[in-house]
Amino acid sequence: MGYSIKTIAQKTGLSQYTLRYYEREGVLPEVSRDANGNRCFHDEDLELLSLIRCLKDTGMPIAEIKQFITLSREGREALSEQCKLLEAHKRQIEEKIQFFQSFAQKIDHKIAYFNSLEQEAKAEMK
Amino acid sequence: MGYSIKTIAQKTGLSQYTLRYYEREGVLPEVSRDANGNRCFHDEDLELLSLIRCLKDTGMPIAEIKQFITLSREGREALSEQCKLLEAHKRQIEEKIQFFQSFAQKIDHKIAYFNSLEQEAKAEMK
DNA sequence: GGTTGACTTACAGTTAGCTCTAAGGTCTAC
DNA sequence: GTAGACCTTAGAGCTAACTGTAAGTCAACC
Repeated sequence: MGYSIKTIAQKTGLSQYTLRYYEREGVLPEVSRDANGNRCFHDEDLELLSLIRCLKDTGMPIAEIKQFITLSREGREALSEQCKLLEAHKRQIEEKIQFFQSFAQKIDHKIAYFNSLEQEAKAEMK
Repeated sequence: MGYSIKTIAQKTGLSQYTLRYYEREGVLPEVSRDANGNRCFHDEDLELLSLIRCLKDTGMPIAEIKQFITLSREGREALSEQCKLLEAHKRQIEEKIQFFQSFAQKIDHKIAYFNSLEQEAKAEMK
């Protein structure tokens, strides 16, 4: 009835340490427990974890994710604020994409330049 | 007659601390000094710093940048290895772009979902 | 000639985000 | 009934990448 921390670690790719840390820090809302006091994750937790990963891996700091999650507990009154947070983050992701694309180009030019130097060096060897 | 560390900090947006740290760590090759022992940056340093920033901001760890810079000092023999490093990194950037794009989409869906919840809530208010 | 300001070094401190250890509880299988 | 696998908490430790401090050098101005 529900997933153990081990299972969730496997399913999410996060370590058990990290999962406990997230709960401690309020990044993940309190996970329910079984009769022995062991964590008992549910599908909603999995879903939330997937969103958390998405936010984290796109560069949102833990503290901000926590803020977002805290808003979740406030129900419908907080929805518009949550939306604002997500929208602001999405703009940041888009900026990063632009940034990365221009950097990929720059690196491309560097590679081309290095290759030309290499050709030159080979020509001199003859 | 070369730029002071303060000027370079302004030009690059990196702090003086960071610039010294980079030199100490070998991320930036040794900077030449004036008669008083003060750092005296040149345009080549600026150019290299621009590449370093590009690598760092696209997620290359300091240690790897150092490796790349160390190769620079080995001259033409190291060119192909440098190219390999850059090409590998470029692939990583491209993966990240893909990843970010899919995450941006996911966040979009979430925003749409939240908006629909909000509309619902408003409808109930009437 | 004293103070101000920019620089130097060596090294200690900070932050985020984990990651690990120690000490212990509980269940299952032999 | 004990070994092993699983879990728990509290709290210490780690890594990367800075960031700050202390003590000192040097040149320029009043």
